[in-house]
Amino acid sequence: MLKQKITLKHIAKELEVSISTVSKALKNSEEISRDTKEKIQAFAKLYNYKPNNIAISLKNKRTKNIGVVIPDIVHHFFTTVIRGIEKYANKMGYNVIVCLSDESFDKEVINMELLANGSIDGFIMSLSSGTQAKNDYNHLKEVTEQGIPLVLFDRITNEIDCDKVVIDDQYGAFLATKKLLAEGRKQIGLITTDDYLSVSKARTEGYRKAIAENGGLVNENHILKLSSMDVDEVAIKSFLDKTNLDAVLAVNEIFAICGMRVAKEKGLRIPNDISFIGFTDGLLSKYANPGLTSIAQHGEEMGEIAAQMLIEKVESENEHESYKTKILEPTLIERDSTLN
Amino acid sequence: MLKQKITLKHIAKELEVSISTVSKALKNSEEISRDTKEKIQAFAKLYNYKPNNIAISLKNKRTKNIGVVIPDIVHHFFTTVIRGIEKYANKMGYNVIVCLSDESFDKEVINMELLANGSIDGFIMSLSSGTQAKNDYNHLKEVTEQGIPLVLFDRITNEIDCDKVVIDDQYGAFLATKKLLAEGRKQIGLITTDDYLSVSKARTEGYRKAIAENGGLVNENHILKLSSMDVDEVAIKSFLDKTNLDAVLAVNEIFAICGMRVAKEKGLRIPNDISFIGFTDGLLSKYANPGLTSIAQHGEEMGEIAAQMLIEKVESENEHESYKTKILEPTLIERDSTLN
DNA sequence: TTGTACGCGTTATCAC
DNA sequence: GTGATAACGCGTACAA
Repeated sequence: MLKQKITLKHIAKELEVSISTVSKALKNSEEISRDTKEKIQAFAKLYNYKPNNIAISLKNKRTKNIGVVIPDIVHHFFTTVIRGIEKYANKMGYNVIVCLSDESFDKEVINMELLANGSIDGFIMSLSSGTQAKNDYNHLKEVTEQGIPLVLFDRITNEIDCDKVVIDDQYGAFLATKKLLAEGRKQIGLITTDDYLSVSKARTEGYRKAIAENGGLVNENHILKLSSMDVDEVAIKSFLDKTNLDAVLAVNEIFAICGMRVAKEKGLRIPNDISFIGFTDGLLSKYANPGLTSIAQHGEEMGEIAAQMLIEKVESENEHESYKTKILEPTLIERDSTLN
Repeated sequence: MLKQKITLKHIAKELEVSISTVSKALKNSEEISRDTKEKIQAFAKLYNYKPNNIAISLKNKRTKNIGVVIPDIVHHFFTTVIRGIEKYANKMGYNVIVCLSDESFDKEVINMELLANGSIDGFIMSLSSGTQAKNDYNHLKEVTEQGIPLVLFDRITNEIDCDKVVIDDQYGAFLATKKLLAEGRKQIGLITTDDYLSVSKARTEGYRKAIAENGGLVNENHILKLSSMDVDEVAIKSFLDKTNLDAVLAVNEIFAICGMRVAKEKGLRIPNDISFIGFTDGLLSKYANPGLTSIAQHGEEMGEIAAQMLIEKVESENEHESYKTKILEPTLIERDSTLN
C-alpha cells in the first residue's frame, strides 16, 4: 500500500548493478552503456525515483533553502516582500523558510541560531523592534562570521557589514511633506513610532528637512510618537484635539487611517480641511474612504532584489567581501486624501 | 577570520579522542568519564559547537520542517493562518517552509514534488483555484501514498483522505444572511466567486438556505459571480444598478468594501438604505468606513489546529489511518455596516 | 563499461 | 571508559 520513496540502493539491488552505476546512468553519464542506461532510466521513471534533497544537501553543503526572518507576517508590506523573495528564489530553485521574530529579540536569536546550523544557505531579514531597541547585533555578527550570507532589508543597521536593501525613507517622507506644503498646508503633523526603529527615524528626518527647507520651523508638539505598531486611537484623538493641524503624515497606513477616522468624527472634511498621507501603499490605502494618498515602498521589488543579492553571494565561490546597499526610490501614490 | 562551523570530527581530532566519544560526551552519556566529558563539553562550548541539522535529518529521516503551500500570501486570511502554524510549529521545534502556488495548479504540483523529496515531514495546504477548477488531485494522492502526512485547510476537497480544518462556511453565510433578514432586509444580494472554489460554494448554499428557511425565494439575479479574487468594480456597480438591494453579503472583505464604495457613490446611506456583511474579519473590515460587519474565519486558530494535527501525525509511530475533519464555528463581528 | 571506496556529519551498536 | 564500524542517501575519483 505505502509506496515508500525509492533510493539508488533499491534500484541497484533490483537491477543487480552497483549503486554508482545507477547514479551515473541517471545522470546520463557517457561512461555507462546505452543498454544499462535505458534499463535503469526506465526503471527509475517507473518507480518515480527522485533524489533525496537532504542527502544532496549534506553532500554539497548546500541546502537550496533561504531563511527569511521578519518581525511579523500580518503586515502588508512584509507580505509583499515575501512574495518578491519567493518569486525570485523559486525561479532559481530555492525554497523559503519563513520565521517570525514577533518583534522580539530573543525569538529572532533563537530562530537564526536554529537555521544557521545547516538548514539554510543564507538569510534575508528585517530587524525586530526588540533588536533595534536593544541595539544588540551579535547574532548577526556570528552568522556573517561563519560565512553565511546575509541580506538586510527595510529595518537595517549600520553595525553589520552585509548587503542591504531599503527604500529611501527619508526622501519618501520628504516627498510627502513637500506635497503637503505645496498644497499650502501650514500645520503639518507627523504620527510616528519610537525613534529606535530605523525607518521611523529616517522618515522623521525627511519630514523635518522638508519643513526646514521651506523656511518653516518644526513644532515639536506636532509630532506624535506611538509605541511600535500599536494603534492607540485615543492618543491620536487627543493629538488632533490639542493641535490644529491641516495635514498629517503618518509612518504607516494604519496610523493614517485611524487619523482620518478621528478627523472625520471631529467633523473635519478630508481633504478640504485636512490632508492625510501614509506610508506603505497597501490594501488599506487603496480601499480606505477617501482613498489614502501614500508612499509606496515597493515591497515586492525589494524582496526580489534581496533574493537576487543573496543568491548571488551564496553561489559565488570567491570570498572577496564587497557589500552593496541598494536604495529604492519611494513613490507618491496620490488618492483622495490630499488635494489635487 | 572565517569561523567555520565546527564538527564532531574537529573536536575529536583536537582533543585526540574518537568521534564517538565526543558524540557521547556531548549527550552526557554515562559511559564517559567525568573528566573527558568535562573537557569535551568545555571545548564544545568554547567553539560553540552545534550539531548539523542536515546530518541529523539524514540520520533520523526527520527534517523538523513543515511545508505550507498556499495560493497567495498577500491575503490577510492566509497570513493569519501562517502565523498560527508558525506559532505552534515553533513551539514544537519545527520550521515552516512557505510555498506560494499563486493560484496555479502547475506551481502547486512543482512545489509539492520538490518538497516531498525529503525536505519536509508533512504538508499543510489550501488548494489553489487552479487546482479546484481542474479538479485534479493526483499530486496530493502521491504525497499521501508515500506516507507523508497532509492537512488541508479552508480550500479542501473530498477526493483526498486526510486531516482537514475548515470553518463552517455554509453556517457562516447562513448566520450573516439571517442577521440581514432579522434587520428586515428583503432584497439581499450575494457577491461571490465561481462555484469551483469550495468555500464560495458552501457560502452560497448558506445564503440560499437562510432565505429559504425564512420563506423567501432566491432571486438568481441577486447573485453576482466574479472571477476568483479579482475585484471588478465595474461589475459590482452594474450589479447594484440593475438590482435594488437593501443588503449585500460578500464572500470576502474586498468585494464588500468595493460594494460599499459603489453604494456610497450612488448616494445610498450605509446601513440605513443598505447593509453590508463580508467574510474574513481582517484589517480592511476593521478600518473601513463604516466599519464592516463580517464573519470571522479564525485564521490563526485554524493554523494552530492544522499544525497540531500535522505534527501529531508526523510524530505518531502507528500507521492506523484515521482522519479527522475539524470544523470551526465562524463568528459574526458586528460593526457599523449593519443595523443594530 | 562497471564497480569499489570514500566522504558529507551524525548516531547507535558492539567490541575492546 | 573508549573507540571502531556501520548506516542514513548520494556523488565521484579511482580501480578493475
